[in-house]
Amino acid sequence: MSSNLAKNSISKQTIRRLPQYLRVFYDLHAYGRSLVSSTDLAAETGLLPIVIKKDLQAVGAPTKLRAGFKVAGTIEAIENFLGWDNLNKAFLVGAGHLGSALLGFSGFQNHGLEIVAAFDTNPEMVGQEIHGVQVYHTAQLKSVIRSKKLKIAVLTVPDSVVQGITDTLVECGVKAIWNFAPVKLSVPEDVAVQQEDIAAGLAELCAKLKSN
Amino acid sequence: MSSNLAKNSISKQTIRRLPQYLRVFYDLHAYGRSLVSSTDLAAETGLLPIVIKKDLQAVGAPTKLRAGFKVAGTIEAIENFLGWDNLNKAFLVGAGHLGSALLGFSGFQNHGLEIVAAFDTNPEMVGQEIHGVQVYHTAQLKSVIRSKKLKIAVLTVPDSVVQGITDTLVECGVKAIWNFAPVKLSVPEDVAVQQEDIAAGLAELCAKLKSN
DNA sequence: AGTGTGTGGATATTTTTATATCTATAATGA
DNA sequence: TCATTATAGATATAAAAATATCCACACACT
Repeated sequence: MSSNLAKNSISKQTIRRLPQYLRVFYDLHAYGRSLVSSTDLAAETGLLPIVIKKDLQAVGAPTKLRAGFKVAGTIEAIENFLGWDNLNKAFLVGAGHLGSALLGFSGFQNHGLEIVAAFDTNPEMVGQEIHGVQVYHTAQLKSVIRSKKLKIAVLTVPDSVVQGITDTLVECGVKAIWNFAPVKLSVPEDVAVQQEDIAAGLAELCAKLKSN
Repeated sequence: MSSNLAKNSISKQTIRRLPQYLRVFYDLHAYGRSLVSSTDLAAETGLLPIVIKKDLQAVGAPTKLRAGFKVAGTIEAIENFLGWDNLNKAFLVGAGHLGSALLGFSGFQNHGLEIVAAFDTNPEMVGQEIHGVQVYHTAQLKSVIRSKKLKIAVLTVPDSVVQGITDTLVECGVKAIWNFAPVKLSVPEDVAVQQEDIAAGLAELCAKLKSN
């Protein structure tokens, strides 16, 4: 298609802002807006117009001269760039507090993920459904991943077991891991890991608080 | 005392890495290590030695020549920088899935926060305790904040109400807000806001997945 | 005593990211 | 018809962050 872009060169920060744009564009679309300027977007998001312009340019968002970005086309461009235009099946390991919260995060469908299975070792949870997602025992990890050909994992397990589970996932062919345990994972080069650290944001807040 | 550092000049990225260092140093301390080099830390964290060196230098971590960083002193330096050396009282609004998960996050005490109250509008929750934290009705926000003189808020409420609640908090003198709703908040200049966007990390993962 | 080695410290360089400036354009309105 | 204006696009600059390079040191060896 016309995706003749050097998509590799898009900056990490730009990528992290894309979901924010996407939410605004969904709203605009729902309200029937077909065009929106970067200045309007700036007012809505708190970002500078120039940042928005460059970010949207980077994903190939279509524009109309003098009128701004085309709403529907920009949604397509962002979704396409992120691979959110069709749902990727994924699964979650660790149905504790945070895991359950994520399962209840209705936004997943808007963000390209369909969670099709959850795993836990707690016998009270196994066999139940959480937010419509079946909970299996962690012992069944291998068979379920393989039979459903799952490639994307969300990990919300205790620090002490996360590397061991990761090894199993890699063995089963999982290619992307979204890890909420504050532990550096060892994986082969061809496996993508996104590391989340809830405490990082808190540290930022505390630093701001001190300087105010 | 001897904090004669230009702490304002510490980069945001450095600040976000501090909790990671802190966890490693807690471990080292527990194992009785009194000194550690940046190369050892690099192996543990996956970061480059030079990054670690500069980050720890920035917070004034003490060293021993040729031997590395002093473990106990570095913990103090980081905790002091972040204000995590004594617990700050904080409260949470929105005791839903994510809110409950955060309340169960036992690491809070290690991260300078003591959650002393939670608020929700759900009548089934009001009056209960979640992980030892009393849940009040949101209608009591003002009186509880004022009587306990709370300055730090954690917001895990629906998007549609987060700005309204924020206005109330500001009115009551809250000075720091950790916001998990993907909504840009309007606050006076002297109020610190830390915005979290769970989807940003997912976007990063999807981008990595595409390029692999 | 003397030498090699790994360290933090200091400085320099490169890369990434954010921001500013200028330009051609096309819709608008007098 | 013609000047005005707000736009994305392109380019240039600035700021922030990551990375590399060199140095003086003190300890562990021999």
